[in-house]
Amino acid sequence: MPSEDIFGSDRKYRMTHQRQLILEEIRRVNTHPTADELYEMVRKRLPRISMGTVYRNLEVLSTSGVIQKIGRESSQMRFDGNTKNHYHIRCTHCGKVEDAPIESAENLGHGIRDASDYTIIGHRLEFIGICPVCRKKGDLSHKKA
Amino acid sequence: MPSEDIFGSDRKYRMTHQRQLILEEIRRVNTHPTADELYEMVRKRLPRISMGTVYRNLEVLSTSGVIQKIGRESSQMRFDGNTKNHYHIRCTHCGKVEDAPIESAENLGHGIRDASDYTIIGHRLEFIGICPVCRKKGDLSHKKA
DNA sequence: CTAGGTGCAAATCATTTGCCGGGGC
DNA sequence: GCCCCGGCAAATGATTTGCACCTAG
Repeated sequence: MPSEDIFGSDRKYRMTHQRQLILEEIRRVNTHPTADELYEMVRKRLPRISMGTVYRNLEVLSTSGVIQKIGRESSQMRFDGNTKNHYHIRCTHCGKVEDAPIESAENLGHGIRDASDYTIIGHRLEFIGICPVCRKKGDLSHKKA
Repeated sequence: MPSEDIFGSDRKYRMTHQRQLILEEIRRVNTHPTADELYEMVRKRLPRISMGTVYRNLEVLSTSGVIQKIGRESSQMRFDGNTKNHYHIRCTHCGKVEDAPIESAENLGHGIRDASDYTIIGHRLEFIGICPVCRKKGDLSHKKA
């Protein structure tokens, strides 16, 4: 596969060799690898690549929308004294988490129970948005939590 | 509030003073605090408490189902070369993440758009279950990723 | 007496960043 | 020349753990 033109008009980034290899590996598998798994995968083809490069490129690729991040919405765990099933809504700007004003839907899992070979225990649904405070402030500063 | 009998028949754990204070604070607010926010909150009432104690008790309380963890399904970020909207399913035992065989539902956000004062950007839905491999193995070893 | 609990400090783990030399345009 | 880049190692930040003592049952 030749070096792809994934950045299109965005001339900010170039498709470098390291970046290309990381992208190839991530596309080759469907295991949703972690950064260090990718590091090991790419290292087989480019032994001197460093973790820093892997992380930096994963950041560039996901920011550019070429790949997607899964999990870890924020760096810190949060805790909730309410153990009833309910959903949350998280502000992309300030990182605040509030309860979502919507009922928990048990039936969300129904469709997948037939389609999947997993034993379904439950589901987590989280809405992503901008809270009124940040919207009002026009707060475009980088997310904190 | 007197020391609660939250552990019921589970005599493994006692309701200690620190544990009680942590629980009171977490229940007092609806901000879904992080561990260090709770540490600061509890420290106002018990200045010599340590972060280690806070983390240990949050673990006990959430394991016992008295409180709930939000966010951070796993310690590591995962990456996906498929940027189409799709959901994932995560195995509680081995931590593996696969694509969920179910369509992404745009309308999930509809109800909340009216009910919430957030500007809704999107949602994340993740199913939790046990993968066939772990089920077959009867693998009850602790989750890895 | 035993097992759980605590404060404290050190360790761990994932991720980020500073430095610095190198190459593309 | 300017800016992106990559390797390397050091720094950071959240969380976990080892240790020594303490206390309830």
